[in-house]
Amino acid sequence: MSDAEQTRQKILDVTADEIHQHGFQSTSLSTILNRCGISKGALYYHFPNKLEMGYAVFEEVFVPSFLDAWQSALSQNDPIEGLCEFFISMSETMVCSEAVCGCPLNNLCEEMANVDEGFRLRILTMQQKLNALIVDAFTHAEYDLRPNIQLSQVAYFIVASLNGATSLSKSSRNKEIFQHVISELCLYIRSLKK
Amino acid sequence: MSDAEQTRQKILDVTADEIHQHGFQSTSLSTILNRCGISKGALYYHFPNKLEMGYAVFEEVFVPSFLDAWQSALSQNDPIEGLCEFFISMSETMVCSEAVCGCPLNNLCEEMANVDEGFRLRILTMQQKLNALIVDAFTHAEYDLRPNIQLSQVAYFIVASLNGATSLSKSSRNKEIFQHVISELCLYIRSLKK
DNA sequence: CTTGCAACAGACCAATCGGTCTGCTATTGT
DNA sequence: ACAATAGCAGACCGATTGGTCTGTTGCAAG
Repeated sequence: MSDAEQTRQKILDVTADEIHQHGFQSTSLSTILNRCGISKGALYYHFPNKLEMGYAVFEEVFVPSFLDAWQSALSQNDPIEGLCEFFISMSETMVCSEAVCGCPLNNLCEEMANVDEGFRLRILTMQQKLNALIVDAFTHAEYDLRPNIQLSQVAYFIVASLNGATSLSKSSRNKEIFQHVISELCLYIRSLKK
Repeated sequence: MSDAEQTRQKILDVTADEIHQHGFQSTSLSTILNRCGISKGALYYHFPNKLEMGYAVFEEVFVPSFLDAWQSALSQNDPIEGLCEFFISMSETMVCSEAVCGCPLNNLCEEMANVDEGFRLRILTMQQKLNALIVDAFTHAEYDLRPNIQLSQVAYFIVASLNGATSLSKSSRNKEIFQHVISELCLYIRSLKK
């Protein structure tokens, strides 16, 4: 990786962390410059403005790690158990900072969906991909689900519950509530089996 | 109501609307002044600073209307059906702006819980009150629920799903996804009955 | 050896932010 | 009639924001 590419990557990493902690709008360019140890000239050499920088972080940092995690959870033999294990391991390995900061993509959705159209469309695409991922995994499960189940609706419900769980746990600053919601969510998911 | 009280109330109403639309931090004092048709002197006569103004909006505008709505839904003969009707009427009467702006309290939780301790504690208290409200209603229902149900956990799960539903629908700018999640949520809630 | 461009450094800028302070005015108590 | 205060108007302030622009440095091709 060339020096310039390293600089760009460092900017992306630091910016991702700042956005995760403080949101996009409250993320200050000067903070990023300090943490990266670079000048404003360097930053604006790699990105035309703050918004495009945010898009780059979204697409090159947040989305890949997010999709990879879900994909690997759903590609287990049993997607339902795969999801439950995924959620439980989330709540167990979750350190305090994650409980406080929440899911980066959900945060951006809350903050930017009705502020900037570019973010909104990227988030929408993301959600649809995730929904398709879940529906697909459930469809190709090797066991039968309960009859009369609307898979897409179920998938949105699962994601909504999970996002709501991180939201709820932000105010209590511990993962207790998060784990409660996860427990109930697993009960619900498993009840989908025939 | 005296003139001064009217001014104060107008500030609270306008600020509540601005916070609902743009969040607390992005709400500009100058916008509030313009919309109210008052001067900065007037604003700082009634409130010591922006933060205290936010607290006042939270406690005097958001919390009462929020608790009233849930309370009335839960005090129906059948709290489970009461909740379902409440959610469904929410999704039906919801205009576009509400789908886009989401629930004010959930928004503040997402935005301010890890930014300001005053907001965090107020939100926490709020969530605990709501949880107690739901648990209490379910406990005193005149029918039996399924055995082995952890009511508090269930209550948090319901609220989490609902919050997640508003979050999801922000990116699609319509209430379709919201209604799907609500449908599934109602299925879940009704499955709690024996 | 030199020319040129990639890759920055950092001074500078207008706009906006929340907040302060002085001054005006109308009403109210005495 | 007069003083005092409640209720506000608006100029002003320092700090911070995202963004621009000129200047510099090092390497690489000719």
